[in-house]
Amino acid sequence: MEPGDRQREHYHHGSLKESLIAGARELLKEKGPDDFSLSELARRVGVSTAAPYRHFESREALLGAVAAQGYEELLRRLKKGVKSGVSPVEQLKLFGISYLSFAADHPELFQIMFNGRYNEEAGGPRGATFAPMIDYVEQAQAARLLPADLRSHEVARFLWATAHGLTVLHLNGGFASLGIDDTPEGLNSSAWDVVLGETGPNAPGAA
Amino acid sequence: MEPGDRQREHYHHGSLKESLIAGARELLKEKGPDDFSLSELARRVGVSTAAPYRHFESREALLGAVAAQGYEELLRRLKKGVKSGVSPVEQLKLFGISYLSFAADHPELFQIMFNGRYNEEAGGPRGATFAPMIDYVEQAQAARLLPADLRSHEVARFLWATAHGLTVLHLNGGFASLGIDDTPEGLNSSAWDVVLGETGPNAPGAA
DNA sequence: ACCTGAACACCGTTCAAGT
DNA sequence: ACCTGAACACCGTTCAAGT
Repeated sequence: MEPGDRQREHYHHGSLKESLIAGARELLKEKGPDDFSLSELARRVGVSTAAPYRHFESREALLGAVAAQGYEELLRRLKKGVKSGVSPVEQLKLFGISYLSFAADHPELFQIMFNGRYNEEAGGPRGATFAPMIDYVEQAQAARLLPADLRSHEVARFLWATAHGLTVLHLNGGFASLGIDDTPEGLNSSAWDVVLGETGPNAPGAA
Repeated sequence: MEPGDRQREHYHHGSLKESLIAGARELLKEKGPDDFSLSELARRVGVSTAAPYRHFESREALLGAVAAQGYEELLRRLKKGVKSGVSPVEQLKLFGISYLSFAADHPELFQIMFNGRYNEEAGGPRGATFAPMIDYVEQAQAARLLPADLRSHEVARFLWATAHGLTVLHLNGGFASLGIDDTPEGLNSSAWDVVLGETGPNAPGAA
């Protein structure tokens, strides 16, 4: 038994800040963002209800830190999901598919990232998430796969909004009552062909 | 002074249920959905904290009633916003524009309508909101303004998601940190030409 | 039938006090 | 420097009791 172990295990906590963030993610997954309680989190981590306030200004600040972690993970997921050997239009589709599947895997995290309460913390990471789309759009425009007379960042913003809208309507059950396929695969299958149909069956050169 | 007036004005309340819903909308606008308190609402309406429970099962049930009212108003707004004398593609654009501007006018209402907690109450109205889009899409497909080999309800769902995504990212400030135009007008101006460009400068017959 | 008054368990947050 | 214990004001909800 190392000398530091006893100290870390009971009484004082070694690294409470990290434990709180990790514990918050678990509790969030269990209870959902609405029933998440800071007191209960403190109880689970084995610390007094006042202890978190040495590390976070408020309950909201703690959730902001969780959201920041979420942005890092979303960014990693998108980098993995968007392959580099394919056409820029295909990359845009992969972006949307990865975006939705990340949210489906971590719905509580995604909800916290985009509930609008942590825009100061989220602004930077959100921009970093969005930036690659502009590149894909410009490459697609250069290759004449997308209309070239529209501003690339407006097109990118529009496509991001589409991915985001499909995602949040899927998460909150918006499609469920409509009797149409609500699986991530179903949502993504032909959906993107509507706007990015140039490489699909509607492609000008596909006939 | 009518005999009923005294009775309605003090002591007991005449129609508490309606007063609660109306008061909830005011309080919601003031405090936002997160800091909305049922106790404070009761206080404002001039009634004990237990009184609302004679009319609503819970705080959530009351907010569900507010959401239902929101759907009615959104539907009216969409019916007014989408003119009938124009092409179906133009109608789809007007749908998106009306959708966003309704949410910009009633952000707290929109948030409650789509937070996923009231899907039982919301399922019907949501379907009624969505249904007209399928008509527009089918008319556009018949007129060869949209690709005809995609299922109309999938295209409509996709366009709804786009309008919804633009709306929620606008509401929660998702575009603010990106240095691009975030006004409802700016979001709508050229945005829809990306997917519905057939009647715009990118239209096949426009050159 | 509709509402009050008082209570219950639970919040988030603060602060003096301990080590 | 980091945490505890106890307190504060405030929730949502329940229930006997009043009219």
